[in-house]
Amino acid sequence: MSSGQTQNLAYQRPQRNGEDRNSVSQSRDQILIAAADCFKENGFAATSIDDVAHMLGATKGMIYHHFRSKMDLFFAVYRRGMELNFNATEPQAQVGGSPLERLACMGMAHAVALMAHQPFQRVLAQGVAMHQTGSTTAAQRDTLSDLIRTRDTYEALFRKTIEAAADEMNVDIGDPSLASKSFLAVLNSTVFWYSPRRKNARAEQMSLAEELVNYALRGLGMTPPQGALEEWKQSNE
Amino acid sequence: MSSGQTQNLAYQRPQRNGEDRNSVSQSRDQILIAAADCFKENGFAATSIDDVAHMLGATKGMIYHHFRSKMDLFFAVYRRGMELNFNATEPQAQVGGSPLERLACMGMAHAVALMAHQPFQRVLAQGVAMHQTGSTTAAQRDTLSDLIRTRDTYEALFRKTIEAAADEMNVDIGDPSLASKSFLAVLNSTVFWYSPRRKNARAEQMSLAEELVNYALRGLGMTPPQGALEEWKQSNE
DNA sequence: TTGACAACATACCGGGTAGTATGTTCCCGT
DNA sequence: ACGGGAACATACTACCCGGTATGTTGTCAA
Repeated sequence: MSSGQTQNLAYQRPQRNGEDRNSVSQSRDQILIAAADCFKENGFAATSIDDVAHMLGATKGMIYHHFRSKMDLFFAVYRRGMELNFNATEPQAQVGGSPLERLACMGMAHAVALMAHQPFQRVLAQGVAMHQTGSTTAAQRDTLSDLIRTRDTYEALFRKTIEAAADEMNVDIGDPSLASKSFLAVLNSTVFWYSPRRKNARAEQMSLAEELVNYALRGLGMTPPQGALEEWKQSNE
Repeated sequence: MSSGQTQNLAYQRPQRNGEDRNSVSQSRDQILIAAADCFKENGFAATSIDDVAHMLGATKGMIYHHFRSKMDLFFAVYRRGMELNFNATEPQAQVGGSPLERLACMGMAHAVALMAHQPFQRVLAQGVAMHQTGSTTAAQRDTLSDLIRTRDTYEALFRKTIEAAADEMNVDIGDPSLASKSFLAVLNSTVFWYSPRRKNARAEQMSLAEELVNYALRGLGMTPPQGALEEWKQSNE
């Protein structure tokens, strides 16, 4: 489904068949996925709209029907990526248990989500890189700043929990901002080298995530709560 | 010196003055620095040769006189980046002391070099990203694979020392490859957010590096050797 | 039934850019 | 002193790609 092959030679009417609820958002989703794949493969600048369209077996017109510009498409992919992260991690921040246990579960959720939605995560990385540079117009820089801000809130979610855990366990973590950056750096590192195996991808991701969370927690000077980690792995299949 | 301003309107003869030993490699160096700056700012694909030339107050012809293609230029920048890393870190791997102390000093050297040569380091990151993707011709993929291989040797330098330290201190680090990846991930994280202050950049970098090395060592389950770290800071000004 | 609109496809234009071909100046060996 | 080559600059081309304008088909509401 992700290899560009079915190029339409003749015009094909929109499929309005059966249980098709909202084909619009469905098409949009397809585009987002294909775009994330392309951006991940070649980067934003080196990816053409035609590349994305070709991967869908569609044409440039279709994409410009759903997105105003290439930048808009990129932003939408970025938002979806953040959405996936929030959906995975935020619930873990509000369950019971000690701050340390919550932190461990958040880390697990984040790490697994990262590996499961790799293309989107690489787009996130490109987004921050773009933000540090002089890129494009003022309006685009504004929206980009907004997007980065949601990323900061996401990081703050971790920082707060880290501070709470450090407070409760009476460990000195130094600068909380630096600590949380290091913490996330460990979990995010998979983006640069992990590629999923065909078999048992989920199990592999979970065991990898566990090792990373262990490392990251030890780096903070905390002892990983093995019980909570095992429990999380059980309850997430 | 790095802001594009002095555009040559008339042809300027090559400066063959005084103590000019080898202006060739000097020009090459200037190009490499400018290219690293541009690639860091906008990424490889979004950077034009004219951009690099303009930053030097030179023209496209000059760059194509020294480099066969844009890719060649990128590779050269990559090599220079690896060279800087090796020059900084390798000496630390061969001094006396325990493996743990060596590891700490290597980490410090690596982290400081990273912040001191940020543009080159970002190019390195782009290089690995390029390698995971289908980019360009077969020949270019070959040279790129070579470059990545030198990067693997660099990582192996750390992995070996980590294993030695773990062996000596009798700590279990799990998968050594994963451990060294996490270790370097912490130190490398500065690439994504650090930007040097005007004042006391060196001192700031050293204290940042120290905190990161502490985190990374604790992550491995090791206790940072404060003495060796202080000594390193002293002997590196 | 009809016409307005959504959801695409097709055709085209213009700007930017990698690479090349060629001109110009200086230096250095003979 | 001179000719060849190094070290650039200038001029040009061919191509790719973002964006737009326009055509085509189905659908649904009135």
